[in-house]
Amino acid sequence: MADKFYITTPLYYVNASPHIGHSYTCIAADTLARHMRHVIGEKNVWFLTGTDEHGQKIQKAADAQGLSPLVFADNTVGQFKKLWEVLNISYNDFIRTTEDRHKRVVARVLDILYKKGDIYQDTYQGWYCTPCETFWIESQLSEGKCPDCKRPVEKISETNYFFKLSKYQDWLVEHIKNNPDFIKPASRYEEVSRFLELNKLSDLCISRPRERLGWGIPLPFSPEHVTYVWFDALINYISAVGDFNDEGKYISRWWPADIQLMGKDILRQHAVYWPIMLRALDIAPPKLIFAHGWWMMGESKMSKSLGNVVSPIEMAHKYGTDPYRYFLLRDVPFGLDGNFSEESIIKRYNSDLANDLGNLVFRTLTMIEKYFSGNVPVMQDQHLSAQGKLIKEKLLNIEQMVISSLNVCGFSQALEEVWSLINMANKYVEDTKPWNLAKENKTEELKTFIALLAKVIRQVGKTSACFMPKTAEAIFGQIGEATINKSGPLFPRIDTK
RNA sequence: CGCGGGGUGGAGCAGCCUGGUAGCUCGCAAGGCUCAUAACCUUGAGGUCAACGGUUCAAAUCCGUUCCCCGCAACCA
Repeated sequence: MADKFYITTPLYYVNASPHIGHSYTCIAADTLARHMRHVIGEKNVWFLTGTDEHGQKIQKAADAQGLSPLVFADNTVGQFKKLWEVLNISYNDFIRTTEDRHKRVVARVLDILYKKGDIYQDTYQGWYCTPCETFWIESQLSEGKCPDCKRPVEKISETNYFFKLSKYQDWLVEHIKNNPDFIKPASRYEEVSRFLELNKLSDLCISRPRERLGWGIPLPFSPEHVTYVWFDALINYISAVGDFNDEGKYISRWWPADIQLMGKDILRQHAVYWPIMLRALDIAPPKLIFAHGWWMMGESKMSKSLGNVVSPIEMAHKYGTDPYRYFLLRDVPFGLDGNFSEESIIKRYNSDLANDLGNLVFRTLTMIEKYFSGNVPVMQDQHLSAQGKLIKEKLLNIEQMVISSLNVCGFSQALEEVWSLINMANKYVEDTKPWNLAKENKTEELKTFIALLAKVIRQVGKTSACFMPKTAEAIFGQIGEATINKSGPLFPRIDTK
């Protein structure tokens, strides 16, 4: 087992409010971070998230509201931070690309790569759409016009700086081949490998002329240019947790990242550009790049123009933070696309949380109250039935099952494991018929039976704590080692009729 | 011949890599039970695994062909 665990989400672009996709990535990362804190200790885990704030989109959006880009970004950052608070996201650090610590490292990176000769200048022809303030290359035009607004474009020549991606293509192909677990899920690994085998990478344009775009980090060797947003943003993963020494060597307690999570849409940047940038800097690549799927809204994907963007904060308020977290991680295997609907949330809520888990806790508490006046009895193995022994066994290895599932980001799998224990327990009640034991005064059997149930519930709380932190607390609050403190049902059923 | 994903009981999916009684969740029906949030437990109905052809003793699973659905400028999880 690793002695440290560094996990990142992408830096979310602040041009719009957070949606469920953002919340999905952070909830997944948070769950892994909480899990690992439990496994290897709080001090050995670092969970980074943050915001990406430069670039033309931001500048335009800010202009539209008559705000400075930074003030505009501040507003959106506030929304993200508020959301993470509501969703119980336990990040250790929140980095903004507008912070000095980041800008300094970006400048350093540019400087190192420039001196090394991996960044070069080039002048090329292209087309400019003045109303859109956008530069297009020939192949992007639509019938010779601006693909956005369909207006005529103007031919211009521009000088920019390029990063030598192509120089490192062979290395990357090799690295990927030698590290079959570098990119997950496997289908994405195939996708990237094939892409790299079939295509010759072109060098990456990493600058924008300042006269056209002021909102960015200036190139240290050419103040007339600012850095392209992706080049800027990716560097956050190292700028947040380390720095370069005088010799240009990167020093960090946390790097390389153990897992970098992202949506499938930005896999290319993370699986191709990013490792190559690191390679050029003589920094180790991340250990694992995991691209998860998208949440679709019924038949179509979520988009602003379709007006089907769902607010995660609204969902969390309506159904509760933990049910929302649970739903996202349970309903769809991580890596695949899912269908988002309130109906499916309600379904999961009622059947898994209210009926299975909530009811198990509630009925157990009632029995402890009724049969033992609120004192949790002590278990005596000799009074354990065969079924009880099986459950006890499951109790012992459930933690290991959850760990091995989470080791490969198998969130839904891990939860299925926990729920199989819950289902066993519910059946155990049914089969044991404690009400008969009570009538027949088989007190010892009854004690052991109840004691085992209490253990099951506490174990469920323990193993699901990383998914549903508040629920785990509530469970421990209600069923202590020796006494109980019964309050209402954990998850009151949602009546849909 | 652009690329990728997919077509499995009413719904959503797993199984396919490493062929061998078609499985899970939800829904539905009947029954059981009473500790419980009309919750829990059991049983049942329901599928020619998109179609056709091939390989094989044996195919949802491998091979080929066809049909259908979804996504594929940029930005975005």
